[in-house]
Amino acid sequence: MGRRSTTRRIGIADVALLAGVSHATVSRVMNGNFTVDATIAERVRAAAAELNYQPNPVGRSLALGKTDTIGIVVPDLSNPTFQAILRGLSMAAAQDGYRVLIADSSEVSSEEAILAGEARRRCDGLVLCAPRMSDAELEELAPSLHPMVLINRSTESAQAPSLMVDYGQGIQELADHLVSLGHTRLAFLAGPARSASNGMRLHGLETFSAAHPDIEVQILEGGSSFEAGHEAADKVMATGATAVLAFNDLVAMGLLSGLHERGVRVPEDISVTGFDDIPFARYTTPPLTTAAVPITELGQQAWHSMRALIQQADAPPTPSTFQPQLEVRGSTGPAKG
Amino acid sequence: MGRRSTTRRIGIADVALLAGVSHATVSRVMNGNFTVDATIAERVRAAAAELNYQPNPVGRSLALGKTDTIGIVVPDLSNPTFQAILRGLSMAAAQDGYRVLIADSSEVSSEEAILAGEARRRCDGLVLCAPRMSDAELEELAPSLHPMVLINRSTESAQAPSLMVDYGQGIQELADHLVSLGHTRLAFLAGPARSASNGMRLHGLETFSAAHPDIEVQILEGGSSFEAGHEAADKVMATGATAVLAFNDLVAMGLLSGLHERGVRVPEDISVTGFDDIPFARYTTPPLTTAAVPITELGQQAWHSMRALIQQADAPPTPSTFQPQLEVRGSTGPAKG
DNA sequence: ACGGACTGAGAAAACGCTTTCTCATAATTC
DNA sequence: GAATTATGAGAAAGCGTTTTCTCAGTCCGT
Repeated sequence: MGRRSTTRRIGIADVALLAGVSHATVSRVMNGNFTVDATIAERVRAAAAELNYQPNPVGRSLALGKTDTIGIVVPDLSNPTFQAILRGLSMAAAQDGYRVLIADSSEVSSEEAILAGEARRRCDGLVLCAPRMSDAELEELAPSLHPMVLINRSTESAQAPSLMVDYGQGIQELADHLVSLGHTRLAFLAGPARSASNGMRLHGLETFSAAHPDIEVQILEGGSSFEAGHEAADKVMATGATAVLAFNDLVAMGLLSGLHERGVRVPEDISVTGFDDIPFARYTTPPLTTAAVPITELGQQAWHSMRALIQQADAPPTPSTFQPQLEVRGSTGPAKG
Repeated sequence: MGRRSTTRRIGIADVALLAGVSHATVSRVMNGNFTVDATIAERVRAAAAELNYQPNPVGRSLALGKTDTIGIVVPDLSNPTFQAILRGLSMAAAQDGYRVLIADSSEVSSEEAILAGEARRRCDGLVLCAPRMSDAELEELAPSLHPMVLINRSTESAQAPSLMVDYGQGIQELADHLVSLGHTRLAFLAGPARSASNGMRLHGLETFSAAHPDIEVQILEGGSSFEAGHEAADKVMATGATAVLAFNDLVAMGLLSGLHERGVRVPEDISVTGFDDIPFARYTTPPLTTAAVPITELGQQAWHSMRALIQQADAPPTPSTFQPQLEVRGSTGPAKG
């Protein structure tokens, strides 16, 4: 049996009693069903107002089979990219009266599947950001998670729309930009090894290399955090590269900081590029050349796709791709010598 | 009647049928009730595993009267401060198996009350960040929101613990720091007029002025965003002040940017301080002198207070105050001349 | 004035679970 | 061997809604 709280909350029964009608009638009035006599409806409304009655959402959810809530799984809430997705999603969903429930997997990919399932069961749909999850696991999980929209991942089996950022295209634009400045020795400070978006960047660089056999592109192991960039400074210098493509803005900022500590001038000695164009990228020293990703928009789009999925279960999942936009600032310059 | 979905989800009844027991027994097994014969329990577990049964959280919530979810109301998800609180809260709550539901009021204070009520009804408790809400409204709302923990607000009526940052103390430390550098003409670029935390800063400055009658402190209207700081550059220069206390790091960064565009050197011409020590404050040019607020910790503490409130309804609400820590970096220097 | 179509509201079932109540059956005691 | 106590599982109530089902009471046309 349910909880026995000290002071029971006001329920539909209380309103019914006060208005002298059945609770079914109260429900009808509260839901704007017009088959109720105007006089009675008014009496019910008065009673509800007097008791300050607000329907219990849990009871409502059980009866209606929906929660008006969607879940989002993110690998790391401290990452500005996911913060922005969350913001765009939350704002757009709120417009339509939906709320969002957070599940932070803390980069622990083994948790992602459990968290995703948990969140999905509590919500009407799920937005999944799981860059580390294996393709196999995603494929297996997808059907049970529907309706779901995927961020920067895709799956064949499920009806899940994918919202992808074209990292491959973006990294090529950055590399082309560096080449146009006269650089011939580039280094890519990579992201987490199993990250899907890192794979897309690597793939883009392969395409780039194929088109520019004369340009050297070294791949360095890295990470996705400020610290990863900061610690990589020595390694980057050791490559002899005159320009570095960092995995993202965070890494680039860490690298900028590390290089600065070692007296290396940017862009005079080394050019550095980021990726994402997070809000602070334009205020680093020097301002960061980067590939701008319309990430808040992506969050909004995630909601719109989700809404379509929820409203018409038969809507075709429309995948969309977001093109990064080259943003040239001060951290890149002509090659030395 | 509930929804008539195309493919019904697996329910407790399906497991009961397969295991050849009543659904009550299935429930017992799922909840680790040991009054079930080991043989039967095993059969139930096997059936549950075979069907991949997962209890419906909504049904569970209704029966148990709890949702294992807490809500948080924030005025603006794009503000790093609230992002950090959210992160600290979410991580700490997750440790104890709780999830967090977001309600972003988008700085619309008239929405705060409704959103708060909505969120509270869906959750077991509420963390409220509502800097713009009037004291009167907060006082009136508080009882209906319990259990609730307040961030940077306090209330007398309710049993709501308050987690406060001592902005008054922090701003005084910053001002003292500037005075020690020889500044005698200060300006405070204020935050939103109705913001509680802005009031605390103003109050701190009054205390400061009383102790330093020889120091001039001008108050300028401002805001809480990067843009507000950026636009205030001219106004700041017009005051003739040699040092500016910005409302927070965001404003300070905007100001830094605006001053830079006008060729004003920091700290040589003007010293600038921020507040909060957001992650990027140390990477501005010059690095920002600020008052560090342990904001993620505050988020964690918010959960711990909430947990105490939920677990023992009679626990005394323990308010805590977080002391900002002066963080001297490059944006402040000796007074000119 | 009588039967059929309408109105509108209450009774009851349903949503999916937990838990108390109840009562067989088995295990113990004298 | 009969009476008592454990043991354990099913029946049913309850959580707070929505919605179908049902059936009084009205209205209308003939």
